[in-house]
Amino acid sequence: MMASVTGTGESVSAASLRRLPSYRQYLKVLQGMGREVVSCSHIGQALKLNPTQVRKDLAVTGIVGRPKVGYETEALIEAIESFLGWNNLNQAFLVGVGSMGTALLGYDQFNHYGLKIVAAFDNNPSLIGQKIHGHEVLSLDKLTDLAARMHVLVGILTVPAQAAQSVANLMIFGGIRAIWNFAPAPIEVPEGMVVQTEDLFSGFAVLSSRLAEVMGIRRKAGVNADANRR
Amino acid sequence: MMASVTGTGESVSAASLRRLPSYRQYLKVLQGMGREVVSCSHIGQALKLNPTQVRKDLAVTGIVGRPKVGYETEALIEAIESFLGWNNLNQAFLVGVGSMGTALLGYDQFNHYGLKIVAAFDNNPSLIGQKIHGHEVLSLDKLTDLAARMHVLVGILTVPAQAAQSVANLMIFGGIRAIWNFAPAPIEVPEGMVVQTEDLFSGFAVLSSRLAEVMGIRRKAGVNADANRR
DNA sequence: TCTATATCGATAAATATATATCGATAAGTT
DNA sequence: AACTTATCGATATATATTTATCGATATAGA
Repeated sequence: MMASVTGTGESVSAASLRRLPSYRQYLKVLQGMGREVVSCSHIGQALKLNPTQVRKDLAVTGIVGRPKVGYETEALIEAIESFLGWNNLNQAFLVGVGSMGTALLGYDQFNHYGLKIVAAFDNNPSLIGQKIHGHEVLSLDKLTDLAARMHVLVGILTVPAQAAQSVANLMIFGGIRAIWNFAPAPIEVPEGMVVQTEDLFSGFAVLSSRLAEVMGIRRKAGVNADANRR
Repeated sequence: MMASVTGTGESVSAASLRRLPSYRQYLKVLQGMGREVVSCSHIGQALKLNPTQVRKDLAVTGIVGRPKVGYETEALIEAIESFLGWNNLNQAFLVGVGSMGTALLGYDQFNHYGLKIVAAFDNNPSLIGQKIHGHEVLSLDKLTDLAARMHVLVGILTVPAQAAQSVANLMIFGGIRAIWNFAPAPIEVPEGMVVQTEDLFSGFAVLSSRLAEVMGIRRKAGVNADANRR
């Protein structure tokens, strides 16, 4: 009786969605090794995840498995890619040709993820006109108009924090529907748009904290408690 | 009666840790605007988070606030940085000078995050000896020995998936205690070490899925149900 | 000085996520 | 052919995370 079936609401948890790419990645490895079928237990063992969790995650793609056997590797990859919409290419604009932007422009595997960066933009005159990893850098002025004319749906935002909202606005104006935001700033968008903000340092915070723990640098929370007294 | 206080176990959730950098980022902005105190309600509004959640997250740093007022901005920033260990610099090695590695080498703000990349490594002869963003690229052979001699604790892994484990092993041998892993592969490390694996595409999967939803491309789970019949 | 209010800190409730259990079933084994 | 086992799919339980509630308290205003 969960929202999954009760009608309007979408229900796949972000946690599940986030694991799908790692399944796909691993399945590709197995496929490369000629493996035709694979079970949740196997995947779980390789990826250190609970088999039940794997099964539940995969279920969202609509894949059906065979008891005692598992899933067909190829069908499973196909199901994941289809579910995520990675089997038809979306055009994307990238704005901000700094270090992160340049790295993404250099990534030649995006087509396997349903993404094709068709243009790069910046407002730095010394960058405009240059070719970065095969993508010509265009002036930011042209963004909105070009996005509208090309019906580009995805924008990749790799600008500094203070420019994030204004560039996002240009994207919104141009009819872009989903923004992959690498700027360390939250951005406001109208209802019905999709924003996925990536914070490089959120993962690093986890690492830092765990490192501080294992190195014994940080006192445990309980020990800190008397700081509450005044 | 949670693990937080009951003794040995550490308890700060990854979810909380992941939010700390965004608080810090926003607090820096406020500080730049001369704001001396800030409340959880204010932070929550800006970052679209529940105030209670913000309060709970901040509590892990040991900060103490004043009713009706909030927290001192500066003390709060300091508390977050101190909690994450970002106020004393860790030396780090980066391995794999591809697009991601190059981007990270070009990132000049790491010192604000307690990180100083002191050397870069690769096994590509055409890269070795070159300077990338001021960091000389060294041969991979030297990694283990140099890590041990310099007492480097943090390794940044920006190599292709198939090289990930072998390079991780070199790091482990060299005495590195924490690996920030950007390779799309899980890596095995001994007990007591820290691994933080970043998957660029896990976030993209969320974006793809949500985009497919709003564009009405994907049928809902319920509609899919009859695929179960055989 | 007294009252009203925003906020903290702690705790309780609600929600979401992860894990365990169980019947059903497909494939191999005796 | 019956038995055993691994696995699926569904459901139930357990755990984790988020959100709401409540008393205490510091500040502002009457």
